[in-house]
Amino acid sequence: MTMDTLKQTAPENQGTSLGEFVLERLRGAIRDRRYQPGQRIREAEVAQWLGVSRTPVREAFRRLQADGLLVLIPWRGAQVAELGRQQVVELYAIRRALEGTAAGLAAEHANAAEVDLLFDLIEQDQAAQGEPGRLAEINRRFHEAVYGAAHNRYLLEALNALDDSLALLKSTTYEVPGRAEAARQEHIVIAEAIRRRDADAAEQAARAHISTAKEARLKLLFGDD
Amino acid sequence: MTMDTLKQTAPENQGTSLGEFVLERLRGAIRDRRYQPGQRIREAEVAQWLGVSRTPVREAFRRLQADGLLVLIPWRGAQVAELGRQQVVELYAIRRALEGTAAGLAAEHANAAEVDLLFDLIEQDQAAQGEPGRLAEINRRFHEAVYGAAHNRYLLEALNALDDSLALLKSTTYEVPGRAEAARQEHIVIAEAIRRRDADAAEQAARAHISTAKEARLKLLFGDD
DNA sequence: TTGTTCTCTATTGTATACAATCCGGCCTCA
DNA sequence: TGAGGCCGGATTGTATACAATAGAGAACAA
Repeated sequence: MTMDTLKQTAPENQGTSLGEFVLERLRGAIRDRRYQPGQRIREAEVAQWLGVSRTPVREAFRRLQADGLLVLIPWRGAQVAELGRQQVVELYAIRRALEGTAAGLAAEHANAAEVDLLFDLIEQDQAAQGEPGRLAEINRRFHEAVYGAAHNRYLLEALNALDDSLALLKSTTYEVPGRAEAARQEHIVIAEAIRRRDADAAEQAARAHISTAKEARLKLLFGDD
Repeated sequence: MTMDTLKQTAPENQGTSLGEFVLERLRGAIRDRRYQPGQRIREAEVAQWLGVSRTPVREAFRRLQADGLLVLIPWRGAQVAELGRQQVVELYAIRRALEGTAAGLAAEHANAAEVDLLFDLIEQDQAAQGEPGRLAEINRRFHEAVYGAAHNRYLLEALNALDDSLALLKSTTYEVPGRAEAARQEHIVIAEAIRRRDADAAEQAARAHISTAKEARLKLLFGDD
């Protein structure tokens, strides 16, 4: 594929490179579990799938490695990262810290539209009762709304990368009975703290939310009690 | 350069690739300010300098971009990232969160040797009075000791990447009169909280330490009052 | 002069050829 | 039989040739 063909096929990719194109396709494939954790990915196979040469594929591999989604072993290639219990615990420790910081900064910096969006999403969440897929999607958007309201570019990137890593885990915690309702209540506490500009309360609420999410995840994945 | 020559020239690079080699050399060059923020870096120039082809250089560029040390613009190449006031503030917000978490985790997980190392470094620091270079080095090792004692691989990587980014900033805060003594006192508070396994106190102390370091930095760089 | 367009060169993006390495399977030999 | 060593194909690492682009400066018009 030449860059011309890329642009003809997907005009929205103007100004970008094949490397970026491959990166996004691979990220999506990993997120959708079309490539599963532990699975080996060969350069030539991806190159053929996307109709490009190995060069942009290798670029994408390096970026995915930096994000922690791929494990690259010299001369042995790439495989999708697998997360064991210890690694899940470690990732949640970081997420607790960053998500708390994001909520605290959002309380300081969010504008009116951003606060409104949070409450909109809580209402949408209430309307999506009993639809795990939609609930997970709305949940994701709620968290992204908090990240955005923090107005910290590096924090946004870090949290998005973390979410990608945690997407390696099978299933959503919304399959746990009662988790959806509990999560909604926790979201409300966070959003209200942000609305009244109480940074400490927002941080504490976000930390508590991540802690309960972590417990639900560990129970679901490893049967913790 | 072939891979054979790499290994003959630098046997310690056994089992690694030219890409890694280039990555480390470039990281060092940026850290030592041989490439300065804002400066453009051409692939061919680095390739010639290190005696390799452009391919491994491009790999290293992608990884450095992921770490935030390089800015890559399509068709225009790479330049060393520049940090403005806003970006310094944002980075310190993240560092406050992660460093606090690291100190808290260290209080929970540090073993005896790791605790001893912290106090060793505090003594070395005391002995290096008035030598800004040595003080900065010992300070770096103190913080790395805390990161290590947290026993969280992802957190360690994230904090190291953050430190690399902040190394883009000229000068150390130890040039500020009295900063060295204040920093040592703050280190002692952190280390003692870790020794007595008080996670909350350790987190608070680390956060406070980063906050004062941030103030010193902003004053030094931008003349904040 | 000043602003605009065009060309040309330097540089990056991509494809491909080749070198190095790993790994499975086969063979040998005790 | 099985432990160890040594091919050979599959795969990754590197170098290089070629395509695409941006940007500087020349040429030109007003």
